Amino acid sequence: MTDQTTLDVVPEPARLPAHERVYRRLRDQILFGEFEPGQPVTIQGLTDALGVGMTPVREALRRLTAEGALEFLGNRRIAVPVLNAQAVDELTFTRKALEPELARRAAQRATEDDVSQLTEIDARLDAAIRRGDVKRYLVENHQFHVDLYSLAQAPILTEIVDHLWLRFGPSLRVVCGQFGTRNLPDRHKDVLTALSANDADAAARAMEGDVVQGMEQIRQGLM
Amino acid sequence: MTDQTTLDVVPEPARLPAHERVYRRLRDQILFGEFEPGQPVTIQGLTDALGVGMTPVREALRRLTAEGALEFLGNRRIAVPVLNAQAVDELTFTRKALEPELARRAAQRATEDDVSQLTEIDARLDAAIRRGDVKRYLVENHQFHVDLYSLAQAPILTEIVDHLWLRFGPSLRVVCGQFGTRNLPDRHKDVLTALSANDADAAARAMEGDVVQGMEQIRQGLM
DNA sequence: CTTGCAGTAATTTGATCATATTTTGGCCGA
DNA sequence: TCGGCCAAAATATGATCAAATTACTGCAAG
Repeated sequence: MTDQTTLDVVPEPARLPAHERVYRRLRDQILFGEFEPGQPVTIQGLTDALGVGMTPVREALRRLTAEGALEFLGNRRIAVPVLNAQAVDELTFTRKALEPELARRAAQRATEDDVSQLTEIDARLDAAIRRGDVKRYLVENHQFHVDLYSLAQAPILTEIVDHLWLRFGPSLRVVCGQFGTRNLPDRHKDVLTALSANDADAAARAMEGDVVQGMEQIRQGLM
Repeated sequence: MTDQTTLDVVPEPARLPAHERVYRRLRDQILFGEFEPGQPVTIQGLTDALGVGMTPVREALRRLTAEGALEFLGNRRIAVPVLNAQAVDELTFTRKALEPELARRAAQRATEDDVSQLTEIDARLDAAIRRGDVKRYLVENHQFHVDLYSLAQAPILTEIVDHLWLRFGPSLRVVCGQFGTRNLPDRHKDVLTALSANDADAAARAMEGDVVQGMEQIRQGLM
């Protein structure tokens, strides 16, 4: 009896390789703000903490640094990068350039089922905001975008955008820690409307709004 | 007395770690078409060929796959991805979205020295085209863009674009192998003119032209 | 007598490799 | 064609070496 807790669409190997497990674990921790930006991490510390050899840890770290989620600080320390104004500017530009396009392509393919699935996620997201549950908000928000972009069937664009999220994710958490979830406007409703109408241009516009609003939040948080 | 052959701004460790050496070597080989797209590579094959342990090789491969330069083929093989029309489309979109912006920012900062340096590279590039030296053409072409983008002082954008180059680099080689270097129009002159005039908009336009032309070449090559 | 500092020792961390273990693909015979 | 065996490759660990950071100790100066 394998531990089939969730219904895996892809018949994932029951036992993922250690480096993959380590990668996913660290990625989620970075993405949802369980690592403070700047807080140093050591390879050996992780091998101890995760109870796994150093080779898988090294592989996961090498991958995460390649994706921009971590950064070598020269002096033998690895950490989540601390964003400065310049970095936020670059990330804003790139997100504005790519994510609306993903929304556009998703809108052309979205079925009713897809939209209702996304609507459910968005409802959970709203609930998390009302509850003040930051972690849950971050998780659902991320899931919303990931699921939406998967509709676009654009693997390269999606991968690039995934990596962008790894760069600003930690800061999103910091911002929420400062300001709470109260005044987090939810711009997803416009996106959903555009999707169900298969209106690609409207979807792109709505997504740009969401991106701008999110990055503005981060920009304000870092001063 | 340290071996200060070149004036290293960054005091690079005289002896690079093996995983870094392996990474750079493989990256260059991928970038300049010494690996056929689709041709499988094994970890053990590389450890034998490069005379180095498997841990550094694994790290380099993990990094390269994260950057999109390599791809796991499921059945225990790693290879340079073969681009299909869809992939070329996505790469074209992303390059058009990002590289003109880098050219724009470079134009705002380019000094006369910078321009003359780039002009030299472009001259060598032209020479390589006339000589029919494909490898050298690819190297100089890449160097031209890398040096140009480094002027933009936009580390994140630059890194993302670097990774894009890893994705289409191998196909560029294939195209040149098919059509030779004869009819490779050089759109870099417009870029250089715009740079020396510090005309950001013109630089962006010229770069878009270069991108479109290059990707069009690739698109034609894959059918 | 206290305090700062330099030089050294000890511990920590990173890098690499050799080896053991597990998984997978291919091949052969029924 | 199918099932099982074999070989090769990938995975993972722990040991070893090197480098660097940290901690410590003793000396000298205020």
